[in-house]
Amino acid sequence: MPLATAPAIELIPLRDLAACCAPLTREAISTHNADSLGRSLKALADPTRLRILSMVAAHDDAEACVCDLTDPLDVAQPTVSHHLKVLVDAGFLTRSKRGTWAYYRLVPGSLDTVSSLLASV
Amino acid sequence: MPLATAPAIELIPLRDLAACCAPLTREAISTHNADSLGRSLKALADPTRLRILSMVAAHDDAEACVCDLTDPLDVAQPTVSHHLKVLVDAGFLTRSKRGTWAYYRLVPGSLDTVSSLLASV
DNA sequence: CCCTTCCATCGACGTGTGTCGATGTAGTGA
DNA sequence: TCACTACATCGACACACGTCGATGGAAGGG
Repeated sequence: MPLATAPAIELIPLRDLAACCAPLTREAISTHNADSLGRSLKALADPTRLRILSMVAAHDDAEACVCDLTDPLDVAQPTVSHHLKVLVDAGFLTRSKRGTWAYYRLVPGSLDTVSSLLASV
Repeated sequence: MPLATAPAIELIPLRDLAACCAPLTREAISTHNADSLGRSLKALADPTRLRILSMVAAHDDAEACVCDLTDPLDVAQPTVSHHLKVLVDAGFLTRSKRGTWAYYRLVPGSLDTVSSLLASV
């Protein structure tokens, strides 16, 4: 560290640095956790996907096949399959194929995990 | 099983209609509520915005100005302003200008509302 | 006055996302 | 074997979104 550069640092208006800043009372969320929670929320941040989750949960045994969802929703069948894949990849649904039908089931606690993480941000 | 003279409607495999369908145990979310919750979640579904919310909450008095946020975040100042506007429009932050600085504050209970709505989907 | 700082807005760009029709695939039943 | 159903995948499209540099406006200090 050359001493010749030291005076320049003292010219920084130190008062300005604290003029608008309040002290930290706790640790903010980490970048990694923000990315992770952001991905989960992005999977939930669509009205059609929220309705899919709710319709699956509303079914007895918390299970539904694609044919249960296509008619009530106002979107085409490929769109329903797309949204289901997003929710499965995000860990909110599981898929099990029995015969011709594909049954989707809620992952227990997955929504509550995101909900509690969100409340603690 | 049906006789050859039976009406065509009886030829529909009725068993199939119930094969993949479970009865509803409760009401699913409405389209309107899904849209509303979807908009709120969309505002939260970004890592930078989550970090902003957390950094504001981590500050003493739950208040922070833009200059507090620009440096720790790895984005440019217009991007920070853009994200702040999204969070204000979504009802998660309030803005109050004092002198040269703009101070942002958490809306109490806003995150908890979304959190509880999410858990009840 | 001029100059600086803080912040919002604008315009533009690349990327991501929701949607659909067309097509492929596996299972079912005749 | 053939036809039909249920579902996934593909390709394409329009649109929304995150980001940044440039610019503008408001407030305060020399």
